[in-house]
Amino acid sequence: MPHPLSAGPILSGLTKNQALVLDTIVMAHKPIGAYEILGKLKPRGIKSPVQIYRAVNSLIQCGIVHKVESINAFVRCTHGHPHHGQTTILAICDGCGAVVEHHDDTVDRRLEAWARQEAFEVETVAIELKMRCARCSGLASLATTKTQV
Amino acid sequence: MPHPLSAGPILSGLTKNQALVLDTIVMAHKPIGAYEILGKLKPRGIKSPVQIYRAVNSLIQCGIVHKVESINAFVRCTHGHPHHGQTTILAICDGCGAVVEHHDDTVDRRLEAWARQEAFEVETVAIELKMRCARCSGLASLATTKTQV
DNA sequence: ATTGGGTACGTTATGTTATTACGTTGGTCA
DNA sequence: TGACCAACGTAATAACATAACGTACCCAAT
Ligand SMILES: [Zn+2]
Ligand SMILES: [Zn+2]
Ligand SMILES: [Zn+2]
Ligand SMILES: [Zn+2]
Repeated sequence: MPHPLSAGPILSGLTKNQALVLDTIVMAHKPIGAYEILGKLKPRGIKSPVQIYRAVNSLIQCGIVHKVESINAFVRCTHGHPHHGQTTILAICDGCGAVVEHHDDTVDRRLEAWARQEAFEVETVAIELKMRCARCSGLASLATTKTQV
Repeated sequence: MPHPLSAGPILSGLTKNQALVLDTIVMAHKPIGAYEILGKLKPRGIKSPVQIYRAVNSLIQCGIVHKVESINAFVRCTHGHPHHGQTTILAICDGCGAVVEHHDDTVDRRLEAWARQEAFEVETVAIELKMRCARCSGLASLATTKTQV
């Protein structure tokens, strides 16, 4: 039988390791790498990378965590309910690590149309933007313009 | 002065290492990782990973090679002319590694609109799909249906 | 012709990310 | 009971990427 959680979005069904890892990801408030998670969980008894990878993979399967491929890190899904086949779009600020999650049906339809045309079956889609958030680009311009009062 | 190549898409301006690496990527006919490139080029005198990474980074700068973030590999750009700020969309077949490259102005506009709305500055965009190509999904169904004659 | 800056190069070492392999534990159910 | 299965623990290793150093070469300004 698959893990109870996979039957629904019930967080209480997580195993101990999964709960520890999810908690660490949530606490980070920005994408966090597997080895950084490991560092934070060593005091709590987690000893090896494979324990982290097993847990994040489960959480990703459940749809409550996303992997940010472009930086090899993991982030809590901020979408209220599970994605119904909607593609996740993530924007990550280089400056502060802030992440914004988004969905766009038009984009999804365009990609689906392309897939039909090319006759391939889509398995997963990753859309990731690297950006400067308003706050970080604001800080940068303050630093250059010097006096903005 | 930047390398002559960066002034235009003139392949003849590549350095020796860049040409070797590009050649290896082209010969692969699918995404190829840095260490696999290294393996193939050892007989030709390349000895270390950094030589590969330096070359692929130059080629990526020039826009003639793309990095496939989701599998840490590199692939030749199949777009005729250089991308004019257009986002590259890559679909990679799990089965055989085939890559299809695409662009979609509508998708680009939707992402730009979102960025404006959220007030962040886009730096780079990566759109990657994992898929089964027609051939590979065909083979899979043959294997399961047994007799398709 | 010298000098200085910029670009690529070579070499070594190291850091970071991810998986393989194998044995154990603890539930579920015929 | 015992077959099964998912999760777990542990150790080793594979795969990916960069840091830090000095050298070689081209070119333009002095
Ligand atoms: Zn999400
Ligand atoms: Zn920011
Ligand atoms: Zn391209
Ligand atoms: Zn295929």
